[in-house]
This record gives sequence, C-alpha cells and structure tokens, in this order.
Amino acid sequence: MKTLSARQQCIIDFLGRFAQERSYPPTVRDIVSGCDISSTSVVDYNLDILEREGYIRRHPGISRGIELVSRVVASHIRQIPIIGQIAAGEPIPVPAPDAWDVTVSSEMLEVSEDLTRGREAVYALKVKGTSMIDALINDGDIVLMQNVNTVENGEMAAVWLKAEKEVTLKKVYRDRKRIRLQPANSQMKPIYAEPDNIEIQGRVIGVIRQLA
Amino acid sequence: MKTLSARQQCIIDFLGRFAQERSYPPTVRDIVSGCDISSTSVVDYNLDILEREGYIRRHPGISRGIELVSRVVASHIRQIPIIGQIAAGEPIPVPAPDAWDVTVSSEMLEVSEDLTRGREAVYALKVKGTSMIDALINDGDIVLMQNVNTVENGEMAAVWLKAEKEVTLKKVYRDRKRIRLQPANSQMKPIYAEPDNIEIQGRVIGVIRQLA
DNA sequence: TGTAGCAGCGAACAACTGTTCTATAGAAGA
DNA sequence: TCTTCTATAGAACAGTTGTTCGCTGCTACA
Repeated sequence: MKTLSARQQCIIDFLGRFAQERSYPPTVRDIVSGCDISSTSVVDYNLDILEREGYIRRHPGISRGIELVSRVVASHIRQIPIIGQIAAGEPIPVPAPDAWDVTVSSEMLEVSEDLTRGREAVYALKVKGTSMIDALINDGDIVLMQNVNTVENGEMAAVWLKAEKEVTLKKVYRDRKRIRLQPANSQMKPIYAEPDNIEIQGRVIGVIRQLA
Repeated sequence: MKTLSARQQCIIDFLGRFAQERSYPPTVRDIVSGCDISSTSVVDYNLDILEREGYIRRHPGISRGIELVSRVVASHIRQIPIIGQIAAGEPIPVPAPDAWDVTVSSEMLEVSEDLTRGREAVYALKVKGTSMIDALINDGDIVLMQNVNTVENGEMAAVWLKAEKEVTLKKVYRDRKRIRLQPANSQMKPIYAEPDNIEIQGRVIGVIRQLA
C-alpha cells in the first residue's frame, strides 16, 4: 500500500462518511461534489488506483458499486440470544429450538462473526455468582456457548456433575479411564471425574465482560 | 404493522440477504429477479406498502435507495482499533491521534455500542502472557480500554508501577494517603502503592475472550 | 350484474450513472 | 528540447434504474 494523495484520502473518508449517514454507497458524482472534484473522470481515475492498492472494491457497471474493503467486516454481525443464566448449582438451560428467533428472545447480544467463527447453535448465558473464578470468569460475565453434546480434548465445556449436582466450566481431557477437568487458570489443580458422572452441556466459545 | 404477504416477506428477506452479500442495496430489478416477480412496477407497488408499514425507507429518485429499517443494528456497531498489546513488563502503547483512523490501523474489532456505552477514545489491546490472571484475564484475551488519565474509585485501570517498571490491571481505591490496588479476583490480596509511584494509563471497560 | 379495491403485468420515459475519449498542464528524465 | 508519466478537466455515450401509465384478473359486496 503506497501512501495516498490528499485527494485519495478524501475519497476514502467520504466513502466511509457517506455509507454511515445514508446506508448505501455514493455514486461517482456524489464523490465529485463531496470532495470538490470537477470531473467524474478524475474520480474514476482515483478509484482505479484505490482499487489497485486494495482500499476499495469496485463492481463494474453497477451503480454505487463501491465497497470500502476495511468496512466489509461491518456486515458480518451476528445476533446471539441471551437465553438464561449459568450458576454453579443448576444445569444450564437447554436452548429451545425457537429460542434462536430474533423476535422471541428478550435480550440479544451482537457480536462480530469472527468471534463465533460461523458456528451454528450459538447462544449466550449470563454468569451468576463467582463459582467460575477458576475458569477466569466472574459474576456478571457473559459466556458464549455452542449447543453440542461432545467436545474435543482440551476444549472448554460446560460440564454437569451429576452426583454433585453442579455445573462447572472446565477444559475436558480424556485420561485413560477417567475424565480430567482442568481449570483455565493453570495455577489451579484439575479435578477428575468418572465418565458416567459427567454430562457435557455445551462448548464455551467465548467470554465477554463489561466493567464499570 | 399488518402481516406481510408472502411476496412482501420475500422482498424483506431478499433485501437483507443482498445487502449482506454485496455491500450495497439492490435495485428494483434485482428484486424482480431475486423474488421471481415479473414486473418492476410490482416491486415498486410492494415497496411503497413496505415503506408505509415502516419496514423500509425509500429515497426517491436515488438508485438503490432502499434501507431496511429493522436492521438498524448496523449502526449500533462500533469499530475499535487493536493498537497493540499489553504485557506485564512494558507500558501500554499510548494511542496516537491517527490510530483511530479506520484505514490506518491494521486490525479492527467490532463490538456492539452497549459494550462501549458510547465512550470516546476507546481502543483495544491484546493480552500477552498470564500476568493478568489475578484480574481474571488470560493470555490472548482482548482488553477494551478507554484513554483517560484518572479513574473513579473502584474502577478497573491499567496502572503503571514506576519503580517496578510493570503494568498491572487492578481496581483503584484511594485509601487515605496510599493507593490500594485490588485484584478483580476477590480471593486475591490487594497491593498498596504510593501515589507518586503509579500512573493511570487507561480505564478498562471490557474484556473479550475467544476460546478454541 | 355492476362497482370498488387489491394485486399484478408490460411497456415506456426520463433521469441517473459508469465509463470512455480527447485534451491540457506540470514534473521528471533523457 | 522532446518524451513520458501523472493528474486533471470536460464532454459525450450507452447502459442502468426509478417511476409512471394503461390494462387485466380476481375477490368482496351490494
């Protein structure tokens, strides 16, 4: 990427502002008036350069067919339903099939696609209490979960301990016969469980914490 | 809002899909082919209804001038620059004024407005190492920071300990003469510091962790 | 049976808009 | 001085696109 001329910088800025205010891209002639340029061909000329340098993407022959590539990301927003809470003493709520519906769930969380990585069946839970401290998760945090019944070795999961009637967030490892549940905080010791005492309730794919 | 006809529902869906895939709205004729309609006037007719019912907004005479109002979501998204990393042994990078620029920063993070709460001067840092464990922050986490020099009592801040040449994330309390730095993990003990040994480098407003 | 309203169709117009062509001026280099 | 490259300007063309108009078929209702 070479350095941009003042005019090219102005065009990039204008593209961003325009798309922000209205919700569609500008025409070549919009840019003419927005950047005090006196000919559409000058805009065309500079847009070609900006595309060659990778700042924008053009769609030939299509009106308003200009994309700001750094903003492409903006369209990859995902809405996640917050379907309940997670606490040590109770199993996590199993998401009902219609809970995904945007209109049904009361609270929605908006995250970028690169946090969910395109996974299906993702939902969110609010953490109640400080029992997940050893997973580096505090009271009030929001946990992003994926609705699965099994996890790979080493993945963080919500595990229901049947005998203890307790849910815990741990990294799950299969050691020979037993299951090793390892806290995210490596300073803490793992606990071991019999395979038929645990139930994987979901995979933890992320944590979001809001302070003050 | 009345219930929509199948055709109107199809148009709404198409508007969403189209804007998602490309990053500009469709033309009337795009809708014609996208919804198997045989005349542009039918689209025009139904768009008018959709606008009257409040589902979309139209910009007369402007090509691709159709906004999906229910997807206002896009405007609740904020782009945060990831300007560097935070580790125990080095001061956190002070954001240069132009680091906010979308085109300048290499990596951007997208978060919903309710995470930043409309604050100014917000940036993000990637956590390097496990030295922030007592703040319940792990290696690889992303910390959302606000560029301020002072914080309220009890707020989490990035504190530079001059003598120790170390940055740490703690809740800051002013106790009589000394400053008490309290870990987020309430099981951990606070440390105390002299006022002229510390420098507030920013307020921590959130944490994002991505697993597996 | 006649009327009114809704939904759709096809064609056409006029404005909008991307693109191209020619020309000009300055800077850099041979 | 001549050439080349870059940046700009104005004009024109052709395809794109929003909008309108007349017409048809259907249903409901009196």
